[in-house]
Amino acid sequence: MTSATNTANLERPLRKDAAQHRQQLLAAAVQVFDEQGLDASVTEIARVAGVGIGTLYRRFPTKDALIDALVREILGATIQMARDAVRAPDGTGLERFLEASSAYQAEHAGCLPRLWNTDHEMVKTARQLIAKLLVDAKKHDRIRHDLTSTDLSLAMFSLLGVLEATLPVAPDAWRRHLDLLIAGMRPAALNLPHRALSTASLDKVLATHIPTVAAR
Amino acid sequence: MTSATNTANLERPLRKDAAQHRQQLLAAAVQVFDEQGLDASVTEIARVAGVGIGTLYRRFPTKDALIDALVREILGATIQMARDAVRAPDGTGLERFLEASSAYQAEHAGCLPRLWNTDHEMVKTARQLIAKLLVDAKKHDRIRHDLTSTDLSLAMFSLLGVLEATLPVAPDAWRRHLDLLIAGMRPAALNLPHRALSTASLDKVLATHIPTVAAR
DNA sequence: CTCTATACGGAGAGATCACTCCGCTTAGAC
DNA sequence: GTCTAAGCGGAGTGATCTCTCCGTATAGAG
Repeated sequence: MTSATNTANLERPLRKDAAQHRQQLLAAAVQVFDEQGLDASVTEIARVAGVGIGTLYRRFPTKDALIDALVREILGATIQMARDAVRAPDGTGLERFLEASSAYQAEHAGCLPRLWNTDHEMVKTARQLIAKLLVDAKKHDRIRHDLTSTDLSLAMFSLLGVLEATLPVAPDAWRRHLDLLIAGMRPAALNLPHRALSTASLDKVLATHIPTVAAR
Repeated sequence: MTSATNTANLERPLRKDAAQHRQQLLAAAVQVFDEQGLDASVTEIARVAGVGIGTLYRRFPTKDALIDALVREILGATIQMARDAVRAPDGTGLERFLEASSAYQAEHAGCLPRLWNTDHEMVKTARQLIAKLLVDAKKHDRIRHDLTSTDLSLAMFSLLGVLEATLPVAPDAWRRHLDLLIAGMRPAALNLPHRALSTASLDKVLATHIPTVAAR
């Protein structure tokens, strides 16, 4: 499964012009998906990038592959933010991470529906780091002890819902919603009434979530 | 704007067979949109309903009109649940409503992305009722006083995000997330750090939210 | 400068979709 | 039973999308 056409693989270095076109295409895709959603046509992306469709398809064998490359970029940045947050000494890492990653996602909203959808190793890595952040936050009593890491996954879907709805008009509205979520995560006398989602179920959720483009 | 082809208008009573086909089409649409999302083809809906495409298009002049009819059904039910909740005497109306309407939406998930998107009178009505529920809940000190009704709108987008992600695999996961949201809504010493969305902005959000199908 | 592997553009193939049109059928009033 | 307004089915239209193919252009090694 460690296939080709991924990120900056060292399979064979691209010719200089080709490498530049690749970057132009990625940038154009971010912009176009952001403005029009994942249903935007590849023709439009090529136009914005200033290259032909043929060029796009040599670089990314399929529209999905292009989206996938973008998703990898976002996941990579997210993982980096989680790593940084782990180093926070006072148990605030989780909160910092949620704020930072949401802010980043707000600026790369185009392909968010696909973010957690794929079976990348990266998703697992991200989830493990987030779980670590949660443990640490509990240790410092900043987060209620009956909160699970699956709850955090749900919280990210939740933020995604808010982002998708509000982003074009109120680009900061998600911050207020995150306030509310974190308020709910604080330690409290009463436990949350319902049982948390099992990690097995969550795995299935992530494997299923929104086919949108895939089914063509 | 009080146009034709709406719900059970009394413009001219439909012929008996036609009325029945209309119901079959609505039921089929619920099922198909639920399984395949709003991108499902109208041909498929007609097939499931057991009628021809022509029949579908005489009853609903456009795919959008069909979706709209479904949205009206959901909104109607939602408004009814809000009305019921207003009658709760102990300030628990808001919580009851959130639980009941989410449960209902979980069973009509197909066209949720369009739920709050349209400019119906019904949306305004629903929002007014929800605002009333909020006031009442604050009066009984069940909900923090710095929570606004726009926060509740964000919470509904949030639930929608969770529903869309989890529904097929974990049909009850939203309950746990609602627990978390409500925990955050409870009175607390500290105010939420960020300012709430203004109602004017929220209006724009609702007017913009996800074109998905409209733009064809 | 030469030469070739690599890259480029974009017309067009093939699918799929929403929607229309029209000849046939039928509910239901009389 | 008759008659007709209302309803029906589904082939066909035109738009749009992803992806392919191939003649042309060029980077860059020798």
